[in-house]
Amino acid sequence: MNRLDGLNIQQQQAVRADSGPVLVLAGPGSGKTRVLTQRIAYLIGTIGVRPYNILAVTFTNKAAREMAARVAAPLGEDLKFPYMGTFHSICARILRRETEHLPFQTNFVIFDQDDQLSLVKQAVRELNLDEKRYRPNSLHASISNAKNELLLPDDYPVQTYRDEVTQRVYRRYQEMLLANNALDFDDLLLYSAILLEETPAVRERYARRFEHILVDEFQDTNMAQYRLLRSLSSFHRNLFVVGDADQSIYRWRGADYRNVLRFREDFPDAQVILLEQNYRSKQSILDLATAVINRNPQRISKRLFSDLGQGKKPILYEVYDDRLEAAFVVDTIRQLTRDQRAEPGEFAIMYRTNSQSRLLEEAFLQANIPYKLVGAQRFYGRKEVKDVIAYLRLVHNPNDELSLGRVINTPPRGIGSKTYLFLKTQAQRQGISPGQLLLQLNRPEFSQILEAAGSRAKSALLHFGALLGGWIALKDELPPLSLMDRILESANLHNYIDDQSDEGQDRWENVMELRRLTAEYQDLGLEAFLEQIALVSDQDTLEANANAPTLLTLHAAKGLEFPIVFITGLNDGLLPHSRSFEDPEAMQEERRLFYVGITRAKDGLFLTYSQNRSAYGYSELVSPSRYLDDIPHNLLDELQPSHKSRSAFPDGSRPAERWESSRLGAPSQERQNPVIQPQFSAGMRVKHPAWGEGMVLNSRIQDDDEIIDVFFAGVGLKHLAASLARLEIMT
DNA sequence: ATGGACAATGTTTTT
DNA sequence: CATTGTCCAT
Repeated sequence: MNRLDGLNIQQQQAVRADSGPVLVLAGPGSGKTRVLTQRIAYLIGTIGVRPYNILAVTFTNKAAREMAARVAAPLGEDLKFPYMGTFHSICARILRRETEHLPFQTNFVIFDQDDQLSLVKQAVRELNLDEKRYRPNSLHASISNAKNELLLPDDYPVQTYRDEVTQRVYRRYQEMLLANNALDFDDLLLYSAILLEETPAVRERYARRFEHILVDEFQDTNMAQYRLLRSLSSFHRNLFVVGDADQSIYRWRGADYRNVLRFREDFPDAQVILLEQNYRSKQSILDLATAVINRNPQRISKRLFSDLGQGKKPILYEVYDDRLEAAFVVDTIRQLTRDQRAEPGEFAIMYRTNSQSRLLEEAFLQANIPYKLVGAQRFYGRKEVKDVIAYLRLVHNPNDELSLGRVINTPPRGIGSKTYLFLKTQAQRQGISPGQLLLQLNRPEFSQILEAAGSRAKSALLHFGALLGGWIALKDELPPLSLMDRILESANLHNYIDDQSDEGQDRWENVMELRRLTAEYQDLGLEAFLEQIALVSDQDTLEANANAPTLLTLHAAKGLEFPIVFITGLNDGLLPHSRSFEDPEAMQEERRLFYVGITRAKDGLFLTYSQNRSAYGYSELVSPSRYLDDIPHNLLDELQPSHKSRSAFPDGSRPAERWESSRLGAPSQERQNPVIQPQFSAGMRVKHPAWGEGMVLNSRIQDDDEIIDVFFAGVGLKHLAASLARLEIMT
């Protein structure tokens, strides 16, 4: 069977493009993931490129895993793509191998947002600056922007006094990171880009290796990422990028859709391929999307068309306040699912800010409907989870002062701030990190130091040092899971975290969830495990198999699709967000964000806004989003209950009933995208031509294909695409 | 050293 | 309101 079946002319052109630079401009729903996957399969299967020589940058790590699985399955081999992943994880990999050229060691840790902020705070304090005047948050943003522009502290442009202060903080911040043997997110890109630009031998090694480079979501690359790509592709020049300027939503973290223009300048011979046909949404949804995005100036107007049928008009609904908004969402979902017109998992609810999820969650909880919340931060940001991770991080890299500070007295073991300060001061005097000193305290040369501490402090420090030393001795022998268990046990964390209160039990549940996640990465080793945790994206946490509505921000929705989408909080100040009001560029991005949200919907779209909205606990009158004024009336079905009512449906107008009796989303003609029925289910025994017999553990439908997890004896767990893997069901 | 009480202060979006 | 920081009594 020809693998190019089912692709349109432009898609095929992209998949089989000759070597050289290629720019694919892909509108929403135009099948770009498929193109990328098929392109890689084509390079390997037809051109004979080895996976080793391919670099593929995806938007999430999960996307990378799935892409690899799909490419590997039809070839029936166990293909490994060492360089497939997000920019950040690819950079981390490069940096760990090249530390001989770099100012840190190979076991560096990656500092998360909180760590970064507390480091900036520390720097601000050390420099005796006024925290009110120089907010750590804003300084960190400036530093981050500089890094994304590849500006080191010495290059930081100083025009005002504030710039000068920022430069000083930046310099100190960098020193502190290195002292901790730690990098922040931006450093991963920064050091990689600079290393490649300034070390020709290294650049050449990678540039020669990567015969083909493929990049997804190219419109969201920043300068560091762009320059990195330029270096990496400098030998073979086979740079295949896919993007859509209308979906650029990360300007605030340095992304610049003008990289698309830059690309055409730097690679004038680039082939440009346009993917316009939409295979996702009903025309009525695309019409709305077009009406919204066309108001942005200076853009190349693309036409969005689909032959999935006209579909029903998106519904616009006004509510009295945000509580009723949540009630409306939950109620509508309940009705549509009860009438069997949709499955719970077919719904997504999107919003501009994370805080908006709360009322929605409460409404779902109250209605007893399970839901999924997208957001890695929500889980990994919890104190108890961070604490346990900090222990692991410290064991992996004892120089990590922040982790040490976090765990040294958690649970309380008699090392309060005074004693910890003492340890830090002494360490500084010795020119070593506090962690190193702690580990060596029992050596004779440090006996005076020990005596200088009080006797209680002395024994507490010695005890914890011994504990830490014990774990470190085990770290290479035990898998991360066993190490974690050991730590939980010997640090007595169970009793500390679960104090028998309800919250305590919740907290321990979270730790057990972390433990479960650790089990999944059992064979990775501690370093890789910690790296994965540090670089998980929000979308990575999305469980594909739970059949429940998904709650997520508009940003997190990028690249996803759902049969029925709610976009809530369509109020001025929220979407567009008030923080963007004064900046025209930012305002255009707000509009693109709305556009991204709309184009996630396949069959149904609900837009909601409220007359009042609560912030800080107070409710205030708000206006509908200005974007609603731009939409011609005939594109929306407007429903408005009478004002000030206390029920979401006072007049008995139940919006769900507008959807008539036919099953939602069952189109009259299903030609392009037949809905796939799962053929496999957990527990089934199957046979693979290369790997033999296996057991199906899980099955889910994604992007018109069934993805199944199969365990093969002797081979291990495999993720396979049902349409591609030649599996035989055994009876 | 520890824990509790109170104030202050802050909300965009994320790797 | 909800988290975080600071001060004070034990």
